[in-house]
Amino acid sequence: MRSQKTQKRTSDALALVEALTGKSQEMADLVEQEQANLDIARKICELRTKAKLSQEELARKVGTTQSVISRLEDADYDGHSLQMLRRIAAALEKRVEIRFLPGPKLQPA
Amino acid sequence: MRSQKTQKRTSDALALVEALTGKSQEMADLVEQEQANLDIARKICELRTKAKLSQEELARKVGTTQSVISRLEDADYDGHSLQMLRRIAAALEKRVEIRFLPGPKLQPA
DNA sequence: GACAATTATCGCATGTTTGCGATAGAGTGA
DNA sequence: TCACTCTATCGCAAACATGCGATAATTGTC
Repeated sequence: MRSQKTQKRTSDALALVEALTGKSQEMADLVEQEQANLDIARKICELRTKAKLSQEELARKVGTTQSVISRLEDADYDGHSLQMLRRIAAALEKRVEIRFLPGPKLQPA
Repeated sequence: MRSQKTQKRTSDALALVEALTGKSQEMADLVEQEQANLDIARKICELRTKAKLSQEELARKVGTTQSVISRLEDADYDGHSLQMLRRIAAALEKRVEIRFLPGPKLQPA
């Protein structure tokens, strides 16, 4: 029964964030969390499509099902675990690196 | 755990960070080299001790208890979630960056 | 030794992610 | 149109992380 809420995925959310960043610093702070989620979702989607894999194919490599992959590529999903990220990375012959960078998104004043 | 969407514990840390703008870019490279290949537990412990905080003090900043911090700094514990990592990072005036690097485990000479 | 501060570990309740199937929507091609 | 592929979303059970207090264990100082 949905008519227009479909396909609102990482690409649309990316455009939204890109439009918001650069407007105001306050907005950027608010969007920070979503930006981080979006990065992960977009990275997974990019890596998967570059590997020419469908969600179901990647799911089989990872050892899960297609719906799980779709959930991970959802930009609004912020429940990522490092275990799952590493499983995804391993299936795509990558490794996950975690870095603690100084300051959340600071522009030099 | 509460959803990150409705959580606002990091607002004080964000406010602190806003006063520290200006020296993020140069420190990024140092942090990258120092922490590129360290384990998550060691990173957290290192950041905390460098900030001269006890586990209980960090726990209060993060919004949890000391035992949780101790668990996160346990090297055998690999069940980290990105939400918790971001909370830790925010309390330490840092941000978490996730990168997918090529190769399973490349050892720099 | 005694004392305080810090950290490690235990147990349990609660909340969240995962696993999985089922199904709907979107796109393509015949 | 139909058939097929791919993706999004729903619902539920199981597995897992967190929240929290309590309590050892460790470390340092006197």
